[in-house]
Amino acid sequence: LSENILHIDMDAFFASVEELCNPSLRGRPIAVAGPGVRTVITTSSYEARRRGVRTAMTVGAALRLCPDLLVIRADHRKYTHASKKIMAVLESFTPAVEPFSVDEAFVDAAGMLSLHGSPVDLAEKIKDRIYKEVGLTCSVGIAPNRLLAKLASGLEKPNGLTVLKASEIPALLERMPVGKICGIGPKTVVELKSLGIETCGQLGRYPEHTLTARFGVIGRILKQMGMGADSSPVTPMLSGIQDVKSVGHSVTLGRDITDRALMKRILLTLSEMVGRRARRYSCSGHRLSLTVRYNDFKTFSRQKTFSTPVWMTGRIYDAACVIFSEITLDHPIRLLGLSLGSLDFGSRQDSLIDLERQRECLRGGTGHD
DNA sequence: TCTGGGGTCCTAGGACCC
DNA sequence: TCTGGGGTCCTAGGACCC
Repeated sequence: LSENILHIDMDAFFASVEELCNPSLRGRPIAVAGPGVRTVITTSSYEARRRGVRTAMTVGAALRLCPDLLVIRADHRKYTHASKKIMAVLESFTPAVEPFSVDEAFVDAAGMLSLHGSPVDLAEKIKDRIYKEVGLTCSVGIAPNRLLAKLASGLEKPNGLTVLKASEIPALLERMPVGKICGIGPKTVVELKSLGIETCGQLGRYPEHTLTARFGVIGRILKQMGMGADSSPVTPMLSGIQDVKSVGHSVTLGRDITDRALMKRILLTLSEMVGRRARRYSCSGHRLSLTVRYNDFKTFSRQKTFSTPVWMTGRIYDAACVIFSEITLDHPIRLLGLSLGSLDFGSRQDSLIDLERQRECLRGGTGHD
């Protein structure tokens, strides 16, 4: 049981990328937010965090707390670009890299210790290279497994390096609130509290049958989490995109709407965004689901499965309209979303996808952005 | 302070088939 | 009378992650 798993977590990623692109933002309270009027903070700089700005806060609320906050419109192309450079740095050390999100990855250091020294040496090299080559800082957690490595990377932020030695882990877990574990969210925290469980130590000692009676299959996993046990391997993704399970887009409207014709126009736009991405991935989908959020925040979805997969905007839109026609709305709505699932990759439809691309080019679209 | 948008995985009930 | 059992697909909803 050695401390060989690294979790790399970029510091205030979106905000840091923005500072990198525009150094005059450095040291100022900044936050990145989505487009539109009813939007929330996605990431804020540490300067803004000191002033109380938090992820998921409305822009209005953040500005009240921090009137000189600079709110920047998210530009995901920049973040994807930086992410690719970071992952490339990690992969230059070892193929045992598992990207976990746009700004996080696991690295298995076992088997490369002779090349790079101890896991701490490796972590320092990684931090150094990412800073030199990308210009960003990250926090690294080192532990015997992924669960604990992820916990560790969050303990000293920003620009941290935290090692959890096997011998120190029981004492750490004894006091650790269960909600700090990746996979235990707010609802589960409340449920666990009703059983008298607040720390990982308590969770790890709890009788398994009581947990499974309450949580089903998850109960067993919860106990494992409490004990800090995790045997899942670091699994490098061989070809990223093939792993995608669904492709979706949704919009929160600037105001609540009741006009069904307007909703259909929005569905057309969403169909185009979903279709464009499906074509870029060279995939088609057998299932389309339409999500509606009422102004009272009640949210529901309706889906349909097709024997013939769709990928062209027109077909996606047709399917969306069929689903939509079967929905009765009884409140104004604030959000519409479409998601294409049951994806097929590559496949015999390639020639048709190319045909669709050509049509898009003729219409003036790029067809491959 | 009225609450984003991209996803993944799990559950549970019903239809359908053998 | 009093009604199998297993497998798979589909749908809807919910918890969770960044």
